[in-house]
Amino acid sequence: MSRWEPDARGRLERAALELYSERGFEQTTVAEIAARAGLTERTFFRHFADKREVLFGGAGQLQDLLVSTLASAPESAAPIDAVAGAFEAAARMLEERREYSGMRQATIAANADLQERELVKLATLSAALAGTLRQRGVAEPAASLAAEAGVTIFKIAFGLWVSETNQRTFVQLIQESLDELKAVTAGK
Amino acid sequence: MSRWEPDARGRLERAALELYSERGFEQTTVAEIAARAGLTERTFFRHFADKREVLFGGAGQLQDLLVSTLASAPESAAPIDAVAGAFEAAARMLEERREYSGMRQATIAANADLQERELVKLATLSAALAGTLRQRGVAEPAASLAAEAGVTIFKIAFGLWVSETNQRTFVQLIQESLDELKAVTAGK
DNA sequence: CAGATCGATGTCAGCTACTGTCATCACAAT
DNA sequence: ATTGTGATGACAGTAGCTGACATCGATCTG
Repeated sequence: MSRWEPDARGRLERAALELYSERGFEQTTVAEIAARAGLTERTFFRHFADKREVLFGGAGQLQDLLVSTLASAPESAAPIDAVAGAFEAAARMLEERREYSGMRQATIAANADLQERELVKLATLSAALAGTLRQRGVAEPAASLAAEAGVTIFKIAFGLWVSETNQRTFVQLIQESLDELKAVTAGK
Repeated sequence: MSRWEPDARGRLERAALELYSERGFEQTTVAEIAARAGLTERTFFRHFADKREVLFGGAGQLQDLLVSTLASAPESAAPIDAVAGAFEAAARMLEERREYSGMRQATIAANADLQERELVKLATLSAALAGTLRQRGVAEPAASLAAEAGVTIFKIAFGLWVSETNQRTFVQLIQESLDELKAVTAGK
């Protein structure tokens, strides 16, 4: 048998979400998370840059999915529609983990430091999408604006999705938010 | 004569910007900032919630200006145009402090933690603008979308303004970014 | 005017997030 | 058998941040 139990990183992620959810982010020490995972505080910081990052490991995967979906959108699609289409694909993935998403979102909503980190992740995502659009020939600042608009749509649709009592699907909410944005910005 | 030199808060703000600019944010300790201001570390934390906040004291004033300008926009203006008009007013204010703005922006750009805090300030601002729009009768999610779009325009225009060699004014850059956004989102 | 009160600051002790450094030891490569 | 290698533990240290209490001009109150 091996020297250590496997999946140290996953154990830390689960222990952290449990403790943050049970007693709050600030009331949880890193030493407690590590203890619940059967590890030491030092090992926690080898897997995660800081106490918040343990909740955002999935952000990278989400970003990869969005970028690759956007990169393979049809050439003919307008930038904003291609971006929205990528978010629809992401929504389909999240739709299967609605409970986990809600729990994680409640934890983040309860603490300002975690919201801060989430904003960073969304900004990073926006930059990645803008870069992908540029590779598709979209000029600046149109690329950044379309990416930011997509993230905005996603944020709003996500908030509705986790709070709503399951009437509309995540994908529907994204499509509706996109239509709203187009209506709002349809100026002379 | 009074017991202490006046404007402790201002002295701390100036000392912090100097030190962050000279040797970097992480390489500066709060004790050093306080010493340069002729105060103690404990007093620093009585004036500012944390080490980053000392750079964001002006964010509140900017937000007040934006909100009051937006609140007094003509009833007839479309939400997105009213928001953009408020940012133009803010731009006129910042136009007078271009050097300070550039120095502060360079400091923030050099450190991820400071960028994180700036994102929070912009998100707070967006929420305040959305609330103001709602009071003007704009429904959700149009209010949030218009506010987010305004912040996006501002971010892009600000980036161009501080990096450009003074060809276009800040106000012009905002107007041009607004036109770009309208073009990007002009869907079917 | 004497005394009480207040407000901004100082002092000090303490917690915890985070880091650097070195030791440990199962496992793999050779 | 020897020699890495890689994940972890152990331990000391820095610095951000907080709570509790003391200090002492300025100001109010009677």
